[in-house]
Amino acid sequence: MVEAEEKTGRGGRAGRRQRRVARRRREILAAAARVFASKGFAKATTREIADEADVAEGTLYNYFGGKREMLLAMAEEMETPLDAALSAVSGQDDRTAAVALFEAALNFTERQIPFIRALLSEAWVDDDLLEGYFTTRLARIEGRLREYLAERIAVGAFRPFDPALGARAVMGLYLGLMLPVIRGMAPLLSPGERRALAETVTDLLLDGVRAGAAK
Amino acid sequence: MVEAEEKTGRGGRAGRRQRRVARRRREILAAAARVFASKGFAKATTREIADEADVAEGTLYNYFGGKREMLLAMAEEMETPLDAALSAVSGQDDRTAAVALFEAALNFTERQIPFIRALLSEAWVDDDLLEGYFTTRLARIEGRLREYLAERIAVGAFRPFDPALGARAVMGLYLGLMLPVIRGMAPLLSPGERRALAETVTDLLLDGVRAGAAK
Amino acid sequence: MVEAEEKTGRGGRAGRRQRRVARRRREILAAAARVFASKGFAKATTREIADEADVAEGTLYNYFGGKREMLLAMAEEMETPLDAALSAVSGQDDRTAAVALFEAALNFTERQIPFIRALLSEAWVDDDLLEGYFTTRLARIEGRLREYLAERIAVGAFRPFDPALGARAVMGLYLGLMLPVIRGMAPLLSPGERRALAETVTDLLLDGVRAGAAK
Amino acid sequence: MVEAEEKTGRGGRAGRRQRRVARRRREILAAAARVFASKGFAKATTREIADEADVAEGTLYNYFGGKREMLLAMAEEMETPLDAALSAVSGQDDRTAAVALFEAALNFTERQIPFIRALLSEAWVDDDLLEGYFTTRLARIEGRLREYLAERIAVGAFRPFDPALGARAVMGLYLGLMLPVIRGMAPLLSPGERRALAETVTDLLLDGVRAGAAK
DNA sequence: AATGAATGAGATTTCATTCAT
DNA sequence: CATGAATGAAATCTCATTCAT
Repeated sequence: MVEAEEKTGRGGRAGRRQRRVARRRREILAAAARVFASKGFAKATTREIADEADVAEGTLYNYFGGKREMLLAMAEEMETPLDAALSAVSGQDDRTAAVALFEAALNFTERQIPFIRALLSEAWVDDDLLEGYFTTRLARIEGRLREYLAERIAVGAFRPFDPALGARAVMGLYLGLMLPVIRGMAPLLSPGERRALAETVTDLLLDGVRAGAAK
Repeated sequence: MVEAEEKTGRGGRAGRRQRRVARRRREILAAAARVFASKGFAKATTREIADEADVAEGTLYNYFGGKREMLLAMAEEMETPLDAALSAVSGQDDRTAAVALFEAALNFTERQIPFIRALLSEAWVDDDLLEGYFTTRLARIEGRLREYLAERIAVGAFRPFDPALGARAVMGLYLGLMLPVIRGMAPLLSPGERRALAETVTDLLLDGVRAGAAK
Repeated sequence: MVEAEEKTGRGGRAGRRQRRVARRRREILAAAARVFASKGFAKATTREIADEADVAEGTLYNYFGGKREMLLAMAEEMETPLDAALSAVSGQDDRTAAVALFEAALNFTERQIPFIRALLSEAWVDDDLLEGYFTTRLARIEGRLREYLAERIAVGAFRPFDPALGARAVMGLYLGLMLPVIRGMAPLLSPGERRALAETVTDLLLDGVRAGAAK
Repeated sequence: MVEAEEKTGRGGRAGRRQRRVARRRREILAAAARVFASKGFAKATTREIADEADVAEGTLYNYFGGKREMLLAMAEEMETPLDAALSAVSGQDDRTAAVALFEAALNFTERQIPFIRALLSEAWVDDDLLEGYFTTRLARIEGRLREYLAERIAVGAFRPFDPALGARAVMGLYLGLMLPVIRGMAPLLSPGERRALAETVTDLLLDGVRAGAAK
């Protein structure tokens, strides 16, 4: 498909090399993520990463400054498409929006599992990493959620409760549900299961477990 | 040299030694827990544990077979006073019982924080440890919870939903709320805060967030 | 000789250990000096130093923070007993004092040859080391010499010339004579040869090579 | 592809290529000399040399067999125009000739500083290099000097002293004066300063520092 | 010829564990 | 029992050299 290129154009020699370099970088990063995810950052060895990526150990250092830089590169790689997801649900009713968001979050998380798992192994003991890549992002989401809850309470749609505590509970619920999956204790969810989980959890949060008058 | 001892009673020489040994063991274990908790098992060094426990490195090996055995000893040390807590709430109404159990769990977790944090750092990457000390215990609790939910649904006290999913959501909520505390991101809770959290979460689970007819 | 010590006195267990540690440190440092001197700092390997000192590689790190710290320790070890030598010759006539100082310098240099040779191999390419351990010390000596020359010129004992250039020439002469010995190109000098060299050079500096009226 | 060339004369295609190759070789060698001079041979990397010469690492190996061969090529490059300098001063009086020779030596040394500095960093620890490129040349010069001194003593122009020691002292003086300049501790000398230094040192050697009857 | 990515041997350093005192 | 120096296996990282393009 890309054979009819001029030698100096974008697809020329330089471009080909650039693409090859970028591809190799991604391969190594994926290999590192797998190793980090299974042994943890500290126990993972450069030898094992090199084997997994099928290159020599020295080659790793042509692409990354060292073991730790690979971890940081993983963190950079992770997108958080929060805003897109939020704007996609604006204007819908509470339940529909919540289910859609929950499902989007589930999808995103499962896509990134090797990276997240690798990063968490180290973030659990490294304050900088935790701060730089988890605390900050989660705090932003939690803040939005808190504002949303406060507004719904203010207009009387939700009964009165502490919106900060509520936001933290919702975040905790999500975290607690996904961690076993990320860790590999619980199996990956099929798309259908993700939808069902999103609906069940949404209903639980909206109406609780107790039987009662329909609201 | 120490062969000519009488097998004396509790207060005798042998007993004194036994108690001294047990005390020293606990001291070392607590020191190890602090170090594991802050650096993670893999990054913790025996040198640092020895310093923290104020003994020589060699001494560690008089009490434990090695670094890993200290971790396993921590796991053994952790009690799970579930049955006591459960029997203490039998016969009470749903909300009172749930609040009491949630609060008991919070109290237990905070007491064990250094041990849990130390163990988690390694269980995140060690299947045996995870299986042996977390999965098993949590699965037992989750099972009880599932039975309880099923029974309440059966008698019509709770509205119909998948009790397995519900149990997992409750476990996840608890895990997600406590992990930041265990990790040291969120501050420890005062007794009053623990009570408030238990009540808010219980109400959330029982009745949801949505404003509606009182039940 | 040191057998009749009390167990708690200065020569006791702790003292014995301290001495053993200090001795081992000196042994390793001497081994490192020999290796650095023969291969140069950069080409010397910790493996070779360990072999030369007859210990395991890891043992080196119980005594020194690393290869470079060994080099710095060598630098610290080198004394420069300039003041003692100077006060020892005060009040003597020019020739007697100069010969004595030159001879003292020769003796000192030959004693320290392995250390100096090791340090020079690195100082040749490391500005910090050169500055910290050579420039500073040599500048101090050169300064004294310059003052001395200026004073002798002022009182008419020496003929007028630039004392700074003269001081630098004398320093250069000494350096140029000793470098081949330090490097191992020229053989070590016997005490008699050192004395003869000191006298010849002194006479050369005082009266030059040209035949003329006795002064 | 480049097979169909005529073996042309100096200005032909082949000659052009030869000249281009020679030029490139010199550029690389000069770049290598700068790097060796500043970091020392052992610490210099081919990467850095290639950067300094503005070619790819692989290109270095089209011109030199390897890192070490660059060093040897530097040694070959250095001329020692001793004979020319000597014949230029024949027939002049002692002082005029000595000043001229000293000045010529200073000029030569300063011109070659990067090469000399690069070579010395390795010759300090490599006997073959030292022998092949320094000892031999210096010994030849020292021999001539010794013969000259012996002859001047024999005719009564110089007072009697050991000509071997005298020759070594003169060589040492020169070496000791220039080393700091080569190393970069002392600043480069202006032409005027070189002339002044040559005169001062010559007078020092001929007549010494001591005030006395004019000779 | 020029390029620069790949290689892998080898260097430095760490650290759990042992063992003589 | 306590000690802490010694050990050496294993980990990370560097860099001269090769070779396909």
